[in-house]
Amino acid sequence: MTLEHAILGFLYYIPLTGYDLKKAFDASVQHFWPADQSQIYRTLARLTEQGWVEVQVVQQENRPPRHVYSLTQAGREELRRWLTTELPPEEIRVPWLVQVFFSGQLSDEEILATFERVANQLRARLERAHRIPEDSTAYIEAIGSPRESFFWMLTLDYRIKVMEAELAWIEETIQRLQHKEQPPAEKQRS
Amino acid sequence: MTLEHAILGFLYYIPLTGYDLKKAFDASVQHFWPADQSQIYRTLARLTEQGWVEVQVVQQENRPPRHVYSLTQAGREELRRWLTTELPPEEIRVPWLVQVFFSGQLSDEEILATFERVANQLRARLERAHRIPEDSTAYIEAIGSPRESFFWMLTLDYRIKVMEAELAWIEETIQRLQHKEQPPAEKQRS
DNA sequence: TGCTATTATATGATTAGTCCTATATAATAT
DNA sequence: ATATTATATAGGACTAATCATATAATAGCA
Repeated sequence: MTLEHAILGFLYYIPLTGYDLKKAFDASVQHFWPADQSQIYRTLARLTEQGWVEVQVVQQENRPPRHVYSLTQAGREELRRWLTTELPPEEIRVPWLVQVFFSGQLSDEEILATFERVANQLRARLERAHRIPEDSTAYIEAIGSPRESFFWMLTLDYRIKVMEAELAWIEETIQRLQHKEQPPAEKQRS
Repeated sequence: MTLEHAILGFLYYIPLTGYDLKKAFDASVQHFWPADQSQIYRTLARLTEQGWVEVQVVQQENRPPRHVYSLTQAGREELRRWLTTELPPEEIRVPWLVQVFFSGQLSDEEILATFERVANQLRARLERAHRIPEDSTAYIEAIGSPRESFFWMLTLDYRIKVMEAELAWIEETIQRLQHKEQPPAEKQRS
């Protein structure tokens, strides 16, 4: 399970609470592995049962107590094992391609609108990706070494390059559709 | 829900059974929207309750009876509505990027092995994608018009182009790592 | 002769994840 | 003065999907 190991990954740097972990996810891996707050807490409970992490409860004045989780030796070994393991084939699910697949029954204008919507969503996502370094540089430097920062930045570079390729294809396809490369509808159903 | 609407999409062409639908999914949209057999049957039951499809049970000699589903008028309208609707932002989950993100603690050789594994999975997937047209041309032509085939082929073209971009980035990154662009590990933990 | 694949539908159990809500205090913003 | 945000944990309900299994006849293969 990826969330389990992502949590182990963060705890390898430094002990953290569920609350800290949620912020760490949002500031760094959210764009390719978002994590729900309640699921982080439930997963921490499971990791504790499994003996991969251990808790220390720290009381605070006028604040809820912090449950600080840290890696055990077994947790460090499990993390290492997972990091060097071949993962099951990636699951690809692209709902807008389902729209495209069945869009032959729509008018050319409606189909173009679909592609424009997808292009706009992608542009917004790309912009957000470009702003990630500014937003989390401090965070990254506080926790990671230069070597670790390098790989953090690699993941962002990958996502940006792939999204640029996606957007390029979509923009090219919009051109093709505007030049009416698609066969016309034959007869009306519905 | 995407599976619901993908089923409506197939039934728009022609009435089908759950068994037929499973084959249709596997031959066409599986590479961006795989569908589990049991989930198809459960979804058909739900679609019937909702009044978007209706069943006709056809008895056979020495075979289980076929439950043939066809679109109702409400189903046709729902499909059209969904095809022209903006979808919620796509969910991106890339487990191997989580490996890369936390791989600073591994040796350079181990990291290269990670990228090689991902590259090989992608190459296999690309090969399979290239074989899709041969495998399902007959299928596509039997059901769809030239206009519909055009959009079927568009979805495949998209996935191939994106996978090629992914593979290009990964191969480039392997080069960078072989030239030791990554900062070295500072001190050993664990 | 026995094994597997094909046709056809369906249920049970489980998993990974989302969304909503509860609780409680302090600080900040409008 | 009031509302929102930040800090901090956690449970309930639900959803989409997977995996395994059951049933039952026929056809093809080794």
